[in-house]
Amino acid sequence: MEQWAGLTPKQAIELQREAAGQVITVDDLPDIRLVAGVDVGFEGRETARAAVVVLRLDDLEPVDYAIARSPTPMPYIPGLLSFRECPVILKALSRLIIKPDLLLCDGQGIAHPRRLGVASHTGLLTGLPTIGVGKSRLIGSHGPVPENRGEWTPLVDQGEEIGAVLRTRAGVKPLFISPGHRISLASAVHYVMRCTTRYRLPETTRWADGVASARSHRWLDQLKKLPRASGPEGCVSAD
DNA sequence: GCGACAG
DNA sequence: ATCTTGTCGC
Repeated sequence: MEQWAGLTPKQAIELQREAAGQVITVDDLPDIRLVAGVDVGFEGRETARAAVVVLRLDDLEPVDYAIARSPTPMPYIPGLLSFRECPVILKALSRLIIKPDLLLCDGQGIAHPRRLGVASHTGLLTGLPTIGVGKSRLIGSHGPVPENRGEWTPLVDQGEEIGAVLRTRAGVKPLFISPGHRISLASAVHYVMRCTTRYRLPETTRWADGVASARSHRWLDQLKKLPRASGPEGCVSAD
């Protein structure tokens, strides 16, 4: 995977075509008790930073988190996002003391030109069930999105239902949900709704965002109480 | 050739 | 993604 550095777009696309065949889009889920959200940010264009937070599905309270940094593999190219973000995502996931049963990723799952968005790729690389939660569309077309929270309309590409345009909150832009790996579209929508409260984004990604940009305090104060050795910066071992 | 284009 | 203040609306 570190061999991804220096990969040409053409080679990356070929790898996607080969790997896409291994993605599972039917439910192959364990008993889901812990869900996690991951977010990737950049510090300049040199360094990529990933933050993962594990929440109890029960009450959506955090039980663990981790942060990791690593060199940015390649620039952002639509369709090749996973090659830029997966390395640092895997690094952060490996640092978790408590592993999640399901992972929600920013971006698309199979709602991708070659059916291998960052969520699907992360699922294949880790073996974890994953869901793609995109804030905007990459590909596919869809009709009007229902107004009520929890309602959705299918996202279609070449006659194939690749995702759902979901209204997680009335009056605001919908989310683009798609199976990442080891989960069906119906279940993906179900779990995204279970992780969503009063905001547009699910709590998993809201926590990951908050931890990634350690500006606010609500996030950090809660995290200090977790069974980690030290505070936010403390979970970042020698990078 | 002309747009579209996750984060 | 990132650069950034105030501001419109429920």
